[in-house]
Amino acid sequence: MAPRGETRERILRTAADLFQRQGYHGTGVNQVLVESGAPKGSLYFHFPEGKEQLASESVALSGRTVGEALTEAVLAAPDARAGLAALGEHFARSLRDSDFRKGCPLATVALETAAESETIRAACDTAYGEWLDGLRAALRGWGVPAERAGPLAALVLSSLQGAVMLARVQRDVSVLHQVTRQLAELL
Amino acid sequence: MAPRGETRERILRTAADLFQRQGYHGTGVNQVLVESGAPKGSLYFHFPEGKEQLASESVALSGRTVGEALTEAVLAAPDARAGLAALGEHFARSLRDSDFRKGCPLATVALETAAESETIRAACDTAYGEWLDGLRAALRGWGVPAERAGPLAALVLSSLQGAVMLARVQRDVSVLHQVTRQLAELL
DNA sequence: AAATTTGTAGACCGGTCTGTCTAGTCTGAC
DNA sequence: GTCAGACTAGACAGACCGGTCTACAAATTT
Repeated sequence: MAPRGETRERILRTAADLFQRQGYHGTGVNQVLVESGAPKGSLYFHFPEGKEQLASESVALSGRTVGEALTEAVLAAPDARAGLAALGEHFARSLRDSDFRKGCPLATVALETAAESETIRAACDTAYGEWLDGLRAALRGWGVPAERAGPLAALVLSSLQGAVMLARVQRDVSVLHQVTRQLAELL
Repeated sequence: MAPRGETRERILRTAADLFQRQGYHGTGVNQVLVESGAPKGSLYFHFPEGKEQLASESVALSGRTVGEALTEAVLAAPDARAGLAALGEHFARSLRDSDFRKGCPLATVALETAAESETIRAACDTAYGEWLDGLRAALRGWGVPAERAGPLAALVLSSLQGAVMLARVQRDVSVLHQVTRQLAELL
């Protein structure tokens, strides 16, 4: 038998990856099981509330993972221009590396389930909230006055999200660079 | 029997509405048929390529409809500040009126199918392209120099898309207003 | 070593999915 | 009046859905 907790984590990581690529309704629990090599019993043992629980925990996991990567990229940047470029490049690389299959890890699931599952919606809300907090702190670090950092963080996050979506639809990352450059210019 | 072409249009309009609310995989053709009152035979007569064709045509229809509404809102605005406010208000109303079920008519389907169906992806790409054209023209009308209008249109569309998504997740339109206000301020 | 907990394993269930097929009913042309 | 084409009507098929259930194996406690 596999070591303690190892199966649970394998299921969760597989699910997070599949939900990001295919969305909530596009991903079946059977596919998660096949790709993670776990039997059905294990899934419903570790996630007794089923697919919905699997999705909320996947969202939380992806949110934390990407949030840390973004924080890292942003902290290493000396100013707003460099920071925004790093953010854009992070998502651009993710798109290219996955042949435009992986954009924002939450967006698809978020849109699909916002009106359908309060649990998943709340998990997405929390994750995005953390990203906003990180962005706000970074903006203050770059010299943005405190009272403008909130709205500006919302603008930055919104435009990044939108640009990642457009880039996937266009199968071209250039819109992502256009947007980050414009943002940097305007700040 | 219903008048010529009437059934086809009823199916298409119902499908467009459901796809917008529930996404591609979240909407079954059976549901479209029940809500439009059409039998299955009619669907596959009018849309021989099935669900995929139904979705691409729905995307094209929604894209055109919303595109026209946006163009109208934007043309009526005297300057960038008023135009952006009108755009934000358009989406905010759509969110409120539908209890946060209807945001961008394309985004959910676009993200779900971008990597799965070339046909639907292309339809989304075309629709977004038209919106970008409209925005670019509006920006020029508001005095933005031609060489900056393109990237700025991308920024405006991206941030609107992202803000609409965040607003759905947060069940609160205020991020939408924050974003349009910041955009107006920066222009 | 016996008992208990923890986790694995997959057959199975009712329901729903998209799509096909045959039969029937309109409408307009001749 | 009849025939062709356009369209409606829904039963049906096979695959797949999420979820439950029972049996069993390993680890841990007593």
